[in-house]
Amino acid sequence: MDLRQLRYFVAAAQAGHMTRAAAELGIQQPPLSLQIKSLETQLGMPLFVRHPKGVALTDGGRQFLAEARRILADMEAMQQRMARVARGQLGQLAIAFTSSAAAHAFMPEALRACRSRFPDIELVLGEDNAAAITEAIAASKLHAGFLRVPVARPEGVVLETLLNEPTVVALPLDHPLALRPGKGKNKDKDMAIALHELDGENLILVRRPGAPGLYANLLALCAAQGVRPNVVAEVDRMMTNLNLVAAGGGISVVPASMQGAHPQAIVYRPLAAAAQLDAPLTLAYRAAECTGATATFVTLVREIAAGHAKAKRPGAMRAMRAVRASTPRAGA
Amino acid sequence: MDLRQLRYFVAAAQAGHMTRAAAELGIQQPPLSLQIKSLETQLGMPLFVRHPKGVALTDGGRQFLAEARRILADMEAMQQRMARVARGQLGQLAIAFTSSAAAHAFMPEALRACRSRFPDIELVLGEDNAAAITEAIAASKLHAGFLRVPVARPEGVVLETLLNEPTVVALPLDHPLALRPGKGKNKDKDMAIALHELDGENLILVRRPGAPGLYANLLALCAAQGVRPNVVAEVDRMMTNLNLVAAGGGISVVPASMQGAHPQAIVYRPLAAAAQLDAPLTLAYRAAECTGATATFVTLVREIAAGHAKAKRPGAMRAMRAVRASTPRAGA
DNA sequence: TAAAAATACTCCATAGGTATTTTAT
DNA sequence: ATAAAATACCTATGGAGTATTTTTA
Repeated sequence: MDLRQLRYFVAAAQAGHMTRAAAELGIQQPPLSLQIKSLETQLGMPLFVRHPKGVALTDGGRQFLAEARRILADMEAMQQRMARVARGQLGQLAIAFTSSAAAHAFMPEALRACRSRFPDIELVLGEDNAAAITEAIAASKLHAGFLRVPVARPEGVVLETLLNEPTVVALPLDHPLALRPGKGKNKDKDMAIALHELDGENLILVRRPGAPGLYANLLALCAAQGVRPNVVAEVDRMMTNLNLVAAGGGISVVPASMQGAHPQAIVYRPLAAAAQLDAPLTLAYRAAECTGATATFVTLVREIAAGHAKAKRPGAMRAMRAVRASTPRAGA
Repeated sequence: MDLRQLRYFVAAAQAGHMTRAAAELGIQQPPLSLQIKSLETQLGMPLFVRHPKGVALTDGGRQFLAEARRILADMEAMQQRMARVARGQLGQLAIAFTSSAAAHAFMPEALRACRSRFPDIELVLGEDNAAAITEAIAASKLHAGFLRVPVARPEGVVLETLLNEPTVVALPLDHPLALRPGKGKNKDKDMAIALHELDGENLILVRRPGAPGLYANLLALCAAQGVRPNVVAEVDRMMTNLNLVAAGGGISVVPASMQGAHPQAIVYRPLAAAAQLDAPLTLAYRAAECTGATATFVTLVREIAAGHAKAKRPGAMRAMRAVRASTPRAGA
């Protein structure tokens, strides 16, 4: 019993007339009659009573008509759904992010946009460290991930920088570097902290075993310039880091987007070397994934990132001046 | 896209291996690969990623696997249901009865038995007169009906007598025939009423325009013997009839199974001519209907009728003696 | 008797088989 | 280097077409 037979049967039942139904189906009457007969044999019962001017359903035929219609409709609906899957409008996406990537307003915005524009793409979210995320993507256990700076790029995984964000130094309110005032028109520049000023400072790092992330760059830069900060703590979440700074446990270097945290307890200052310590927001996905929901998602995220860059760069300059003044590259 | 392709796809997805799946399907690998490729073309997306030691589902393939499995399972379940329809274990039955047929305990018993032994046969019940029922059966608007004595038998309708029941005379408590006592060992016989005793009596008939039913026989018998009862009322329901008798509006002749009605107001007496006025309980159905739920029902009803006849004839003799004494044929 | 369906047959599209090549690790 | 899938080509089943017969109201 195949779908063609169901279609033929439904046509015959609706027409009540083999010849007419055959015409509607675009075939001749004999093959239609043969298919119907084949169905009747398979089902072990007559589906039609043959009248001299057409055919009429038997009781069993009526039951079968309902079943056949249901299955054909289901098949049709299934094909519609699969077409949406192929177009990347329907499906499931497993997406993970590092805690530092999640801190940026971009990610929730992107996810919200995805949910509203593609309500039939089900987002399954998780948080993990950068190495775990890129490996999971390579192993097809994740579709995409948001990171800052990845340790390594596994084979077949694309890392795409969505936007760059300057880093700032987070200082407890009473820290000497925080108390140093800016003067006159060079105020901004004066307030910026030079890398060598971190020498000997108690530094708190956000670093998980497998995911040095942003901080590898900072430590590398310090090492290159002979600056030796005193690493007093390694925590696993950005907020823990800032909580420690707020409690006076040390200073830290964080992406500019973290500046909203502990406004009464933390002072944020631009870092003179910030140009080399920009915190990128990175999207990771499988290179092979050029179709389906993942492609939809990547495209959408790129669009939103482009919008962000355009909207933020000129408009946000005033608000960001204090931070960005020392990083003219970012404003160019 | 046909069911074979779905089956092939599911096999390939489950095996994760084209060659193995082909073997399981009893075909060779190339045709399987071709069918899968055809599916992928139709769906506009890859279903598998080809690895050197097998194939793995893509995201879209996983979605399609769920859909394909659902449809195949649905198809399977549908065929199971249709097999039950063919075997007459599943379906709908439209059954009607005349009010006089419904009065006999047999009908509810038969319907109860049907419901309990074939719970998936849905019974749609209705009440109508005999002519309407037989015509509806001929027109395939009903599957079966319970009647007493039909007026006419439309072409293609089978009438099968399930059981014969004697008729009794229903008399108001204070009617002279009711007051006549039986004497000694001939008590039963004395209490029986001879047909000629109905001469001039006020007789109430249950008769609808299209369905003379039982009463055609009674009137014919009276006419043949020159007995002329005085027909004072024609009502359309057996209970109306007995209500009138109870109210002293006249006498009537009813099937023995009506004897439970108005025990304080009606006296039932055997009719000497009862042998010729037996009230049959008749099952009507379409002659062509030799399969499906109707056949199941007819067979079941026949079985129950046979059980009734066996159980009632010897066992019920004592209780029925007063009524049946004058109809030795019925006891033989 | 006049429709509509069933039967008889012929043909061809396509599913399936066989042999071989390509691919990916 | 090897196993698996893809490709090429051939075969044959069975679905569809044509012509005709049978059926039934």
